[in-house]
Amino acid sequence: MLSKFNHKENSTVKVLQHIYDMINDGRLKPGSKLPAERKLAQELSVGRTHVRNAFAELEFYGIVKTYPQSGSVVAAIHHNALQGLISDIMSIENYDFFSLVETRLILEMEAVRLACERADDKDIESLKLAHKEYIDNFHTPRRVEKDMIFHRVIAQASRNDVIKSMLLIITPDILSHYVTKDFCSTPLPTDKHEHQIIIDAIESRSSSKAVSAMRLHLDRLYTFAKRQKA
Amino acid sequence: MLSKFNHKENSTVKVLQHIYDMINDGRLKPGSKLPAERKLAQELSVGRTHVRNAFAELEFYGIVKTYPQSGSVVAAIHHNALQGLISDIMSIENYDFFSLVETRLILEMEAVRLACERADDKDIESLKLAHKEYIDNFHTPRRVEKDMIFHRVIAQASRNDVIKSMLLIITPDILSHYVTKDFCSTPLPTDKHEHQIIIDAIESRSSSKAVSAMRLHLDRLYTFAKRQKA
DNA sequence: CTAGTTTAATTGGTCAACCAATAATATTAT
DNA sequence: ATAATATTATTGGTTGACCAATTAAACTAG
Repeated sequence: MLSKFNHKENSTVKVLQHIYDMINDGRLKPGSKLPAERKLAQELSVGRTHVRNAFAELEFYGIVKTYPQSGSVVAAIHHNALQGLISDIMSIENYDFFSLVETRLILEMEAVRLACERADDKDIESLKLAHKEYIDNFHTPRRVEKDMIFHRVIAQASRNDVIKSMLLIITPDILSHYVTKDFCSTPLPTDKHEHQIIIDAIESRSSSKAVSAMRLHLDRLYTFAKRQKA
Repeated sequence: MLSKFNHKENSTVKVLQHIYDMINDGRLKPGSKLPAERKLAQELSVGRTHVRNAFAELEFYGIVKTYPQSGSVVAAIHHNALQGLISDIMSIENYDFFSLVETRLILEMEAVRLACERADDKDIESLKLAHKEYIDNFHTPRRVEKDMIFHRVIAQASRNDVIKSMLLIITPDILSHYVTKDFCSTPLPTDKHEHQIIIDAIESRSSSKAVSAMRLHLDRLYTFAKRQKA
């Protein structure tokens, strides 16, 4: 799951729903202070822990800001937009595999494109080292981890920490999905070659070649996900 | 912050650091159970809450999995990869504005491209409605929220919930950045026209036109961020 | 000695009491 | 009456105790 908040805990979503309602019927104005944690907990007959979790989740998405010993305030945006945001948050759960893979493909392609522009000698050296370790472990269980590291180095070279973090979040989800589906159980020799092409493209700063190489590299996973969906 | 976890709480990062060390010196093997929350808390002279927060963060990134009344286990990937992941997590903080904007540009362009393929009549109707409300509030403070909603509808039409959630996470960060920088204080008439072009492109399913329109639409923000960086 | 059962210890999840900092109120001095 | 100060109440942050489920250990029957 991409969301940190596994909504099996119905108490937390109960709090979110209540805040949503308060915004809806005007009891909670945008930009104003929302009720104290204790008060809200008592009103909803729920532990304060759950209220705090809900607040933390809302703060993560920039909807509320909590001030120590003072209180929490909701963002000063119009209530329609607020409702939409909270509604989206509550619906975040169990992303479908295809969307995860599709997004990964997009981010990896952009990461490698940026890496072509921004990678320095040290990055390329790390990349070659990661690839070497990937080769060395090609017939061992460590292969998947080494592949993961290879892609992480590319993300690092993109000099965009946001993309890097997003890939960091997505990748484990994808992994957990396709260990159950028995994907990539047998290593393909083409992968080794594809990695090398990507390295060469980055080193020669030819972004179009690098991007197409990355697309090709992830194409098997992409079509696999597409088939799963249908 | 993109990260839910504001690392001003040094106790939590202390726990993360300790887990990192345990993996480093081999006390904690990949795939094995990690110490009980209480035990770890006592060892580090830290509240169990902080240990739980650290575990939750690690679970968010798929590094550990917590089982109720049983314990938590770390992912079964090689310790080198594990260290890299944890190290990345600890470094997540305060993304630079340019990376945020750059990533938004990428995601918005992909979202609108996918929307061209996948939007149904209902999506296009919502899009037109959102644009109408944007126009109606063009000279009011609500303009920024209506703009936000407009883009959210596009993300919705892309039928990719992962992209949608990522934009959901990024956008508030960007907003908070450029309210302090006094960006977009005065509305530009071109924005209205640009929105219309995007709608037309989606309706006529011409993805290339939609993507370039989106790029143009966000170009002012992009160059602004680029200047801030330099 | 082994298999099944019962008991005790350990675990993550939850809750309620406590802490220090803040905000609101009451009090006092001018 | 007003401003400055002292007091009280409220707040989020933190801690330790309790709960039910799980696991490990001890025990007993065969």
